[in-house]
Amino acid sequence: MDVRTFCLGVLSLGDATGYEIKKQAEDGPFSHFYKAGFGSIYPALARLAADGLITGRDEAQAGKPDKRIYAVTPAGKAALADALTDHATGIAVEDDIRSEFLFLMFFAHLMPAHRVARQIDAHIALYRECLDHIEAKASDSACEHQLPGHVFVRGVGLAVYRAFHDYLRDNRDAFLAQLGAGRQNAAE
Amino acid sequence: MDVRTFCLGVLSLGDATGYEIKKQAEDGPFSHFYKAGFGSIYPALARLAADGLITGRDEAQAGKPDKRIYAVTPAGKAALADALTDHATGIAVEDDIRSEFLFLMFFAHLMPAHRVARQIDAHIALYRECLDHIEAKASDSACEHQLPGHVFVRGVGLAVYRAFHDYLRDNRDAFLAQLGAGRQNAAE
DNA sequence: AGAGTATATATCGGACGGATATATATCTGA
DNA sequence: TCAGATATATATCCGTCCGATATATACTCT
Repeated sequence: MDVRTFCLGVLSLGDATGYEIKKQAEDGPFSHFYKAGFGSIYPALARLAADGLITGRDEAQAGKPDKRIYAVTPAGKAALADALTDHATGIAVEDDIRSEFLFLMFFAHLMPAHRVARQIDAHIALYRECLDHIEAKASDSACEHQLPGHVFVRGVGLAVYRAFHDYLRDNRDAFLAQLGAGRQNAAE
Repeated sequence: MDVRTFCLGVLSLGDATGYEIKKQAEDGPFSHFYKAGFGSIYPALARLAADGLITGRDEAQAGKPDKRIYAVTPAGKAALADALTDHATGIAVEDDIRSEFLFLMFFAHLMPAHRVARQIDAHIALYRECLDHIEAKASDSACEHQLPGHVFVRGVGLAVYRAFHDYLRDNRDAFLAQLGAGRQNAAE
């Protein structure tokens, strides 16, 4: 999903600054399936404003830099709806999963075993944190009326993160033992 | 993981053409956690060759275009080992998961219900296919001696894909019902 | 004092990938 | 028959993206 559509989507939920939009991609309900950096968010916002799909109003703040709050226009809402419909083709598009960690694990035989073990444990802890974070957000929001879509995608995120975490936890020892066994065979 | 390191990794498993390296990112053991396009693979191979980390030999073929087969040099093997060690910092790096599908689902309230349902079913079918594909590969390879890392990351892939598939299958109906209920409330 | 963190906007330049181009060959459907 | 699709191959273009950097204000910790 291109960053312009992402920004329109976030703004359709309420006015926001460029910085806040980045936070949504980082810590908000989108964080487990979308990423965007300042280098693409700001140009996207500038473009959307130039196209009349959003408007920005500047606001001074005490003790902080000025901020620009963007709001989606009616044309922007229509553009978002169009973009969504355009993408909902009925043909599934593969989710994009990339893992530097798994790349390292694939070539674990080329690395010292203690580094492999340490990396796995760090990754297990990372997923534990991510799960705790999403679950805490879910508890905080339990009293608020939430979009069905929001609840659904959070459920997916929790299921996927749990699967990843649990597999690492349950197979860590066997994997490391196999790595060790492979080294002994090679030494013989 | 940058494409140069990826190419070195694939070539460390055996000589290959640029096209075959792309296939590994598409259909091979890397496909569920790595993606790379021709636009980055070919320049990366050219750069690696210029740096002396790989060598390419040209080969003519009957009925097909000529091909260039690349092999990793000893310096390339050392560079791969260095790259792996450099990345194995002991600090977990978040896996990068991006899903156009989940973005659509988040904003499902803005779309016609039949399109949402159709999109979910297509995605369920997609994950079914992916799972079948990985499982078939695992069966084919059962008699061969495989790297422990290969088996481990395939296990992660199966676990994650299953979690995604199962959650969609188990929650599809409730989600669509909620979307329908939300529309009736809005109409009242 | 400097590094790190947080809230803010903005840009640079390297990395990436989809589309395109070229080449050879085969198959399918209108 | 021709166009489109598919497969095996190499190669490049250019729009998109993002990490680093820059700037600004303020606070905390070593």
